[in-house]
Amino acid sequence: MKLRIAPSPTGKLHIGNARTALFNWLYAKANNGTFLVRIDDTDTERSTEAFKNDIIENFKWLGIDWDEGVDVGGPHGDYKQSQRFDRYQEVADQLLSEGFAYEDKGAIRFKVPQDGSIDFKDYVRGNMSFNLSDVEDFVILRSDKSPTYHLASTVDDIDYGITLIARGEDILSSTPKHILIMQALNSSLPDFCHLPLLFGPDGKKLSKRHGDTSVEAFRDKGILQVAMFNYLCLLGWSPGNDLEKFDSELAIQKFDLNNVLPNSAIFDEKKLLWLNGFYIRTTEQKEFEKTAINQIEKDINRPFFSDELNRVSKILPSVQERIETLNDLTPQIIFLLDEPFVINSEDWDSVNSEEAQSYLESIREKFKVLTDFSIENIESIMRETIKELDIKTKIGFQATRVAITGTKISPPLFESIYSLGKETSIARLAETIEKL
RNA sequence: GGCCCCGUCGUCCAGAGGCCUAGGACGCUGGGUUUUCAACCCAGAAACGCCGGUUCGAAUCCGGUCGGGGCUGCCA
Repeated sequence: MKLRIAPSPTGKLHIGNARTALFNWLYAKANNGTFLVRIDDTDTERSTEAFKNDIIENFKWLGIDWDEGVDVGGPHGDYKQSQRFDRYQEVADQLLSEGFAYEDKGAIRFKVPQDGSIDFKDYVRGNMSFNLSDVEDFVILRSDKSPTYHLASTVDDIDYGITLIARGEDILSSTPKHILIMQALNSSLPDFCHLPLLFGPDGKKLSKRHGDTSVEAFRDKGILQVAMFNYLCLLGWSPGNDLEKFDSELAIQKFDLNNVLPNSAIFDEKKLLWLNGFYIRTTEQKEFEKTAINQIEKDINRPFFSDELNRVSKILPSVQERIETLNDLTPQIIFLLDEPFVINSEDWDSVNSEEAQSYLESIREKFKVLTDFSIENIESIMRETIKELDIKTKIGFQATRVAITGTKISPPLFESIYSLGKETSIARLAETIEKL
């Protein structure tokens, strides 16, 4: 069994193409088949090397690898259609001389017989039948001698020995044309599978108007590879038993193209985000620390100072539990960095009061003489002081939170103070006390 | 317009004639926990598009209808 994905490098890797690639890959893996990646760059105007690289890079990021094709090589050259125009020309000439095609204003058109039908079995749609009278003669070679998609794609699928073509449903109605070419070339027919399209929240085909739908855009949003992989699998397929959190190993074990749903799915970012949060939370702590540090350094555009690394490492485990994407990271720990400390004035106004002020002053004095600045000691001091002053916990704690972290939303309070350290904590309390 | 595909909670998925007074998940609502935000726990609202037919029995089969989508290029 041999499958392929053949992206056109006319844009970054689109989430829909990523899923089509993923399903092909899964099915190949599930059946010990061969997976091939070729580049359909017959549209030389819009195709670029940069897009090609983006697509390859993001396939790899998703965990998709291939046995043959662009970037890894194989017995058929470099797997780019732009390098095979001679071959397409040759086939077009052959079809012409054998009477399957004719010239039309400098182009070559395939002559579609008007009788009979093209029948094939589709893995997800069952028996398909198209009347040939509904299929028009179509161009296979343009007047500039470049091949059309129908010709190039079909010739490649034959030459590369593809046995199962699984592609988007948008090409379903072109499949009779491809079968016609294969028959004219006396080639055996591969199996076909037309996967449903992905829609945006408005029920229309997923495209730019739904925002940036490239895989890269989601990476930039702080989406994890495992989350994206898992979520994409869920669109149109499930491993059964209401199981929905799984890795590639399980997916490979259970995947079957025949079980893919025929109806199109709407891409719902909310569920992706939920899965992403789940995978962040379940990441092994050490690994998360590595990822997190990378991400933060990228966000602040400089490496950590060692003191900062120290402080951030302390708070990371509790930050890990409360973020949804990697991009939520830096805002949560920014107060620990050697960056200008800014207090959200709106937040401060909402927690500021005389009671709060005396509370801040009181704990500051106690912090000053505290020798073991541990989480436990910080907590007991803060709770004692609440009782001493007889104020509501929330009043004292929230004021402290804003004073220490700059906002009303932060990691757990005692850990934040502990991570920040004695000196800086005392300084920040002083700073806010003066703001009365 | 023509050809084709599709149609279960808002969304994703389970369901392949009786196990369905339709199940799980996200989201949503209410509650619990709580120093914030999350996480976590509990509860709840929420769907077989419609009409016929087949059958003792239909979400599941058939027909129609309505709705959505794709293709209809010398784009892919």
